[in-house]
Amino acid sequence: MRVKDDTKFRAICDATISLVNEIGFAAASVAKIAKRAGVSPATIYIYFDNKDDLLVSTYTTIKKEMSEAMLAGIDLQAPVRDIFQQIWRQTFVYVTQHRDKFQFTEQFANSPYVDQVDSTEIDRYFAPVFAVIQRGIDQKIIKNVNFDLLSAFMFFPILTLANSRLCRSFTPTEENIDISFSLAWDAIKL
Amino acid sequence: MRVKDDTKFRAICDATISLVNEIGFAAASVAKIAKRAGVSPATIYIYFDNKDDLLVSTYTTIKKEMSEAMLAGIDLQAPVRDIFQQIWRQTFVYVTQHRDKFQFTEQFANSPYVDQVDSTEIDRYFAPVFAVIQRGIDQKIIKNVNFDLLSAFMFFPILTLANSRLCRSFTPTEENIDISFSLAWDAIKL
Amino acid sequence: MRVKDDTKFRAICDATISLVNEIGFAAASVAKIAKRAGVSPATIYIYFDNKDDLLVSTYTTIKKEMSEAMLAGIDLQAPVRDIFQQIWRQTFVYVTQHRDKFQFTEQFANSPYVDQVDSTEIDRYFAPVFAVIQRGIDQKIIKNVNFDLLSAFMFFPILTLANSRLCRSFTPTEENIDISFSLAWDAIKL
Amino acid sequence: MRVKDDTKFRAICDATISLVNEIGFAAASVAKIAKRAGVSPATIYIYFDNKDDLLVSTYTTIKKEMSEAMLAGIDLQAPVRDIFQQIWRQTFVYVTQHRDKFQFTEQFANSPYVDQVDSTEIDRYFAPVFAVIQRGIDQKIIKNVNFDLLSAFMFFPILTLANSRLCRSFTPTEENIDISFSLAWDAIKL
DNA sequence: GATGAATGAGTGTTCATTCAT
DNA sequence: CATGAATGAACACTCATTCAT
Repeated sequence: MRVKDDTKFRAICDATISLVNEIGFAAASVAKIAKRAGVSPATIYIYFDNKDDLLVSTYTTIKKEMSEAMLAGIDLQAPVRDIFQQIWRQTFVYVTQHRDKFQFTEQFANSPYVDQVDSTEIDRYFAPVFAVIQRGIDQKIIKNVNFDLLSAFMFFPILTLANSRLCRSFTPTEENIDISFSLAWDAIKL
Repeated sequence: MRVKDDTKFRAICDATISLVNEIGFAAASVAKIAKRAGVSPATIYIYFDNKDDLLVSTYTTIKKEMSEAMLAGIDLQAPVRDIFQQIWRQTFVYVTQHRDKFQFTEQFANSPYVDQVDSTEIDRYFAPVFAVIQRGIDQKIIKNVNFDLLSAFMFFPILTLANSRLCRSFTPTEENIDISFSLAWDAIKL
Repeated sequence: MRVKDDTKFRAICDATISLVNEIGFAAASVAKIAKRAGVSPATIYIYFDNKDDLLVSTYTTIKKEMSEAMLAGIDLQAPVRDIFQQIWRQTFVYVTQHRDKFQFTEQFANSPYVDQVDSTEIDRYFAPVFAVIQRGIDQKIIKNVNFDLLSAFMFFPILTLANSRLCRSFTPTEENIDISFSLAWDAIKL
Repeated sequence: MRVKDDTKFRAICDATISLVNEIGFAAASVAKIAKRAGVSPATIYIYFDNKDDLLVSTYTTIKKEMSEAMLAGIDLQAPVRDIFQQIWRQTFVYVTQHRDKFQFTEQFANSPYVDQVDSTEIDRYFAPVFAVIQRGIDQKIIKNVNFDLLSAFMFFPILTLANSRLCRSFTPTEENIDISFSLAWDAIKL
């Protein structure tokens, strides 16, 4: 299938995101998504192979947009700490401004659907970050431990803090963002 | 007349957990759960009001068991750091030994179903932990910041690291667990 | 099956009547009837063979009670017109005082369940009335036409008038009952 | 795209009518109706909101057709008695030629489903008849009594006589129809 | 390209009935 | 006698998907 009308494509994705957030994968039927997007159920099958493809495509589309927002304007030559702080801030901004998309990815990533995603593609989006981590380790600025372990303190706390389902008392003000970054940095720095 | 059977209750919960992990909430139908549990679909409705109740009850049952395992044998008079280290270890042990139950809670917590949970009940299970955090802050051992922020570094990294969907290269050996705890402690300690 | 506890038998019948009137045959399940009667579903099967038997027995029980009320204290030697007037009045009184039972029979008589009723037994209850009609014909007081035709004017209008679903503006006062009887009599008298 | 098919609508209604007559509302499931109509169960939900809507729509459709047949070609300027006699005859003809539809309405009218019908719409169909009754009263041809009371003798006996469940010995020949009308007229005339 | 009608398979749930106690 | 647990079959209804237009 090839995209003909980008407006319709977005409308369908947006309808998917909001509906899945509201009622979950189970109840978000193609018919309901079509109705919310203002198209016929049959039209969805012009843009997507099937329901799974619709969900997976929506997820990867968001992930790509998300990675671009996180890494926008990053100067990879800057000091490691500055790079992370900028990523940290930009991630918070993106997540805050696109709560619905973010919430969708969280639900998706914890469901069996995620197994259908081509993880190498997602990894490619975030490759520059991995390079910076490696530089930090080489320069003995960051602890020399497993990558997953560093990510668990460097990035996942953002997802936790931004997840309104999990954290109800934390508000992402400028100040709170910087405080939370300092905790992350304390965790991983040597 | 026959008597309600606790082994049947467990069989239904266990079937729910494994099936939801394999195919997700959407595809885990009552009929399939019943078949796996070795009972009639109608029997499920003797033990639970409806499908939602089945899922929510399964979740809260696990959460209770989980909190008991985390806090088992904790000496609340011990130094704050020791308490956290013990909780950290016990959580890892529980999560590692009950991957399926843990995975279920992760998927559940990121779905709209979680809104149906009585969160005050869950909070009660974990109340002792909150008390220890407060003591740490009062004794100027732990940073005086928002509770959600501390949790995001103190506990959620465990969930991330133990989540095989997210972290494929991290293995929870004795050593790795202690290393990861040291990152967490660096993050929150003053 | 044999009746052991008449109180329970009545309770089940009464529950059946009220529930069927409220929600119809389709929705009136054995479980709901049992709950309303304050017994276990299994108990119903001690008093009745199955659901159909429950409904049919309830119907014939009412019909018998109804015929007794209609014909109570009738002097079969009295003039034909007087007999009919008394029957007419007594029928109205019964129907008015037992609206629920009456409504049940109306719904039942218009459903396929009625085919399961032994109609000769019902006819036997009303045999004395048929004898009076015959006497009226022989005495050239009543028109010599088909029995069903006479019944259609002599008795069914009562059912119609007493049926609150059909007649909303007619109220069965003493006066209205006598007026309506005069119409019936005008219809059938020679 | 395909277009909604009126023959399908009729096929579903007809299947509903015959099946409900045979086995009642309770047993006439959507699946059975669909099978008899030669469509998929899902198709029924394209033409009707739900099962209740299917039954109610079928009822009102019949009632409309019935009222049109009863009042066809009536000269409202003719003498009151002639008008009623023509209505009486036409009703008998309709009921005799559409026993199944008629039987359905009788069962329906005595069930709780009837409460879902918009009775004002039904009344509108029969409004001309009410006007004639009023004229008869004003001209002192018909007894000045409650409308429901007149109907109970003027129209309901037809339903009774035509109801094969109730009247097994009455056959609606030309002669019998006129005889029965004379009884009705005797009942209501001044 | 886009649609709504159409569908067989499936959904969550309740059914009438039986069984062990 | 009386019960509530237990069940396979059926319920009303919705699903993802296809098809004719």
